[in-house]
Amino acid sequence: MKTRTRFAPSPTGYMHIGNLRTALYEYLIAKAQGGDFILRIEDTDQKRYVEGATDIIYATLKRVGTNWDEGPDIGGNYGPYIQSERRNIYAEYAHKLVELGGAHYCFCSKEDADEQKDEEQNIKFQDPCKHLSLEEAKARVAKGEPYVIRQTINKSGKSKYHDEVYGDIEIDYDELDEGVLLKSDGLPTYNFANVVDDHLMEITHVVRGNEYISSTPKYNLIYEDFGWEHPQYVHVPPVMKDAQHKLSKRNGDASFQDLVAKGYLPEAIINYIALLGWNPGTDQEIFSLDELKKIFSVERLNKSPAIFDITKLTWMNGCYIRALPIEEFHKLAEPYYKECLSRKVDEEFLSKVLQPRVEVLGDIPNQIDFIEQVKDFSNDLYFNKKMKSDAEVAKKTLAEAKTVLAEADVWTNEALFEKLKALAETLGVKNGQILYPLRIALSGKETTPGGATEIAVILGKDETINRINQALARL
RNA sequence: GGUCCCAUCGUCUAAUGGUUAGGACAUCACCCUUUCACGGUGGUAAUAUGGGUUCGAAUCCCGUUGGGAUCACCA
Repeated sequence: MKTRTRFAPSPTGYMHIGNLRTALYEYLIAKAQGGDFILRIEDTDQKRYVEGATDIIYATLKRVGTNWDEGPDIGGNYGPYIQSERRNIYAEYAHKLVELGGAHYCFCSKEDADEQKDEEQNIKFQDPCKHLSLEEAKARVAKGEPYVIRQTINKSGKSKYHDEVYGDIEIDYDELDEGVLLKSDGLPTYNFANVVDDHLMEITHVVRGNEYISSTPKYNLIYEDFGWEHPQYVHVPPVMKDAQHKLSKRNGDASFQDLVAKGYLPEAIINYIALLGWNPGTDQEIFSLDELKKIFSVERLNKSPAIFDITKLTWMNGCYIRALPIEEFHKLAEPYYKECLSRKVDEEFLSKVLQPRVEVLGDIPNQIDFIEQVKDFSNDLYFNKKMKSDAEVAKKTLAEAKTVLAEADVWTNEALFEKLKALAETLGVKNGQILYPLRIALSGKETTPGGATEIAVILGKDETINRINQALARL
């Protein structure tokens, strides 16, 4: 049987990291076995529907490369792939389930049910409609009385099923409540739509958050009542913000699009989240999607929650940025140059010095702001113990450097470096005693992308001399 | 509260009865050096806890503690 997995998000807005990781695992499980990855939109709750949310889902999945084989936009043999368009299918199966004895019509209001319940004291709703005869119930339905279809659970004892991650799960049937399957608006709840769709779409592996572990027996009952086989279950632990809280968009935690906007590369994000809850069993940490497709296995999925660590993602993103061909890095960096540079500089040279020093693209403006203008800085900045540099030294060497630079006719990094090195020799000082102060004078910053001569090249001769003069005046 | 699940360095994790408990990020030190980074070398740092079982336990069993999930006409 061909492996078929599905990503079934509800279009409620952002694509958060936990969701994306689930999609990734589903994709990888399918592709590791040459199977199909299906996209299905679960929009049975009209109240939560957010305009444009499906577009974000499409865009995100495309961006990371987890392309789907069947879905609302491309169709397939098991459509439609949007639940609101499958309304009639659910209704048909719901009524069938009633006939089969796995569900019953219920005429109670939500308030009636809520009143009876008490979670603290563990009192469940006992549905009086459960005992109505099918004829009577049908008659009331025919009369036009509002109703829902509720699951009927008559079993007792322990329900058992196997989960690929958590192993064997046992839950008492008494713990299960008879939830609504078909709402009064005629649309199904997740509890029902999922089972019907997964069966009809021939899904072989259901991957979802571990919050579904305890309700899975209810779904298995539905499968049983229909005489269907249930899929394999792969419940995955949540991605956490900290030890206590899940990553959630409500708290404004980073979503995929937020991270991309900050300058994280989709490839790096995917690589990082693949490793949040899964490991290859080797020391390798950098993986392309294609590599993951080859080696992913559910056996190596972890049971405990994983905290999302932006610091490690940042490191990994730096790895990806450094590995980029220079032209590609340049293309990614250019928009930031356009945004914050008005001075004309050799942008390709800038990219060259910048690339090994950028971890997140969004840091670029901060790293290059000195090119526009030097912010006020204290002369203490000239102090560096190792370089044997301080304001006094700077005063002398800067003046000397200025003379040499003013005479320079070839304005390249190599040429300038040779000249200043020669100057250091003539003066009998360390290279650093010239270069360190020069770098400070030109940038006003303790850290810069590149050394003194590289910055001089970026700034150009006139501006370099200009800045040395300004610095000298302040010493 | 009932039920279910989880528990190794600060973080992600490896070790499926026998390891000086390994790797990565972060952190610290040193080296390299033209700053910062990159790179290199090394260090600090963990089996929540109490009992069993066993020649031997991070690993198996039980209790405790801590955390999470669930108990919707949300998914």
